[in-house]
Amino acid sequence: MLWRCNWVKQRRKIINTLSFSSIHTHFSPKVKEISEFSRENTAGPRRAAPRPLTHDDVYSRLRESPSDLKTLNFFFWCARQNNYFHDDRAFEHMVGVVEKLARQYKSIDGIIEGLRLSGCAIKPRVLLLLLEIFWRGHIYDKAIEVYKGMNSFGYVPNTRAMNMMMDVLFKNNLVDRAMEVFQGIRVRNFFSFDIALSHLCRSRDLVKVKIVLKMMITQGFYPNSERFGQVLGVFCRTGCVGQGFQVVGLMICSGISVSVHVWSMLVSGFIRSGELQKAVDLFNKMIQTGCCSPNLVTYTSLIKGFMDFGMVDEAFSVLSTVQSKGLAPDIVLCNVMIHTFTRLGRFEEARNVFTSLKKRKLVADRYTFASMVSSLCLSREFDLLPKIADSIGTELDLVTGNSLINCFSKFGHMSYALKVFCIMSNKDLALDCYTYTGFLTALCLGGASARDAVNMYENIIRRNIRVDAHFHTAIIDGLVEVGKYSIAIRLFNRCILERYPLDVVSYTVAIKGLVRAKRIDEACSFLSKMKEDGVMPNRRTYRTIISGLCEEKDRDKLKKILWECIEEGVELDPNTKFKVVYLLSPYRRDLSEFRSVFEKWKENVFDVSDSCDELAVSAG
DNA sequence: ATAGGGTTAG
Repeated sequence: MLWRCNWVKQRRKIINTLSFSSIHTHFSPKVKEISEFSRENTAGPRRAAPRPLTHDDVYSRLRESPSDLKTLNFFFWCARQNNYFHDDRAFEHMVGVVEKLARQYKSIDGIIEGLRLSGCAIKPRVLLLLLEIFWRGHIYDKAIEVYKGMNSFGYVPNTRAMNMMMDVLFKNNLVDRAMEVFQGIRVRNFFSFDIALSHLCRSRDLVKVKIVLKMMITQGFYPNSERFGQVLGVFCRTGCVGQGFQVVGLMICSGISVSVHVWSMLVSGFIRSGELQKAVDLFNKMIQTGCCSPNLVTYTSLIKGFMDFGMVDEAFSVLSTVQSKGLAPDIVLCNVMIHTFTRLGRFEEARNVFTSLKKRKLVADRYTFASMVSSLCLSREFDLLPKIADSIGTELDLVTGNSLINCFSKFGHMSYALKVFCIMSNKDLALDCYTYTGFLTALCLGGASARDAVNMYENIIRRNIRVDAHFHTAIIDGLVEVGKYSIAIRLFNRCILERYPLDVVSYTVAIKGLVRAKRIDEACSFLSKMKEDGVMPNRRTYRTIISGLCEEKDRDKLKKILWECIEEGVELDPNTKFKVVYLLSPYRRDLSEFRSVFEKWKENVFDVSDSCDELAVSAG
C-alpha cells in the first residue's frame, strides 16, 4: 500500500531532522574539560578509557554539586559528551537550579556572565540547553529572554530552538508572534507542525489549522492519530463536518483506522451543524458496516440530537436502546437526561436522575449543577438550591456563576446576583455574554436607574466584548419590565441602526414594550418590519400583539393580523384564542368571517400543546 | 490510561 511507503519515508525524515537539529551533536571532549569534570570517571591515568556516563551518576552529581553555577556547568559538560543525552530527571532537577540562578543574577545576561567568569565557553549549545530548561520548567518569560539572547550572541536559532519558542509564544497567547516564528523556520520538522497544530486546534483557529495542515502534508509529514483527532474535533465542533470528512480521508491515507470516536465526532458534528438526518444515516451505516459498534458517547450525541430537533420519542427510544444493551449511563448521559427532562418541564424526573447519581457512583459536576440550577429555577423550587450547591465543589467557574446570577435574578434576589457578578469579576474569569446578560437583568430589575443600566450597557459594548441577541434583548426587556418603555424602544431602534444581532425574541420584547406603552400602531408596524428584516414571528410574537389588540379592542387590526398568523401556520395558545373569540364573537360579521377558524380551534382545544410553548420560543 | 458526547442568558 502506498501510504505505508509514505509513512516509512516520513518516519525516516523525522528521525533525520531530529538528529540534525539535536542539541546533542557529536563532540570530542577537550582534555582540559575532562580534567575539570571527569576525574572521578577515569579509572586510572591515561591508559584506561573513561567509564561512560550513566544517568544515575549524572543525577547524583547534579544533586551533590555545591553551587548552582557549578551544577549548570556540569550539566552542560555532560551534554557535550559523546552519545550522552540528558534524561527527564536531570532536566527537571535543573529547572530548580536555573530558577534560583535567575533570581540571584536577576537577568539571563547575568547568568551568562557568571558562567563565563566560571570558565564556561558560551556556545550556541549552552543557550539552547538553557532555553530547554526554562521551557520544560514553564518559566516562559525567561525562555523568551534566552531566545532573544541567542540573537545578540550572533547565533541563528535552529529548528529545535524555534519550535520551543513557538510553543512558548502560543502558550502566552501571542498567536501572531508564534506564527511569525513558525513561518521563519527554514527547515520545519514534524514537531514544528505538530506544536502549531495543537495550539491552533486549542484556540479553534480553523483558517490557520487548514494552512498548517496543508503545509505539513505537502512537506511529507502526517499528524499522529491524537493530533488528527484534535483537528477533526475542531472541524466538527465548529460546524464544518464537510471538511471534517476530508480530514478523515487524510487519516485513512496515513494509515489511521476510523475508530468509534471518529464516528462519534462525525455524528455529533452533523447534529451540531443542524443535519440530523445525515447524523442518523451515518449512525445506521456504522451499525451496518459493523466495523465498530456505537458506544455511550455515540448514543449520547444521538439522544441530544433528537431532543434538539424536538423528536422526543426518538430520543427516548435511543435511551432504551442504551438500557437494553446494559450500558450504565455515565455522568454526561445523566446530565443530558437532566437537561432533557427539564426542557420538557418534567422537573420531578430531572430531580430523580440527580438524586440517583450517588447510587450510580457518579459525581455531579459543573454541567450537572448548571442544569439543575436551571431546572429548579423553572420549577420555582428555590428551597432546593442550597442542597444542590452543597453537593458540588465550591469552585466558581464561568458557567456556574452565570447560572447562579440568572437564578438569583429570577427569584428577585438582585443583590445576590450582583454579588456573584462582583466575585466573578474579581476572579479574573473571561466573562461572556451570558454573564453580562444576567448582570444587566439584575441591574434593571434590582432598582438601578435606567440611566445607570444604559450606561453599563454602553460600556460593555464599547469594550468590544462579543455579544449576541440575548444580550441586547436583556436590557430592552429589563427596561420594559420596569416600565421604561420609551428608553427601551430607543435602544431597540439603535440596535437596528447599528445592525446588532437581533432575533425573533428581540422583536417580540420590543413589541411587548410598545403594547404596554399603548403604542399599538407602532407595535403593528414593528411586526411588518420584522418580516421585512427576514425575522419570522412565532406564536409568542403573535400572542403578544394579539393580546394587545384584544385589550385595545382594535378589531380591524386584530382581524388583519389574525389572518396573517393563520396563513403563516402559527398556532396560538388557548388563552389568546379565548381572548380573540371573546372579542369577535358578539359581532356577526366577524364571527362568520372566522367561523371555520374558531371551529378548528374548538377541535384542538384538548391538545396539550401549550407546555411546548416555552420550547417554541427558545427554539425561535 | 484516554479520546469522543453534556452545562448557563432574553
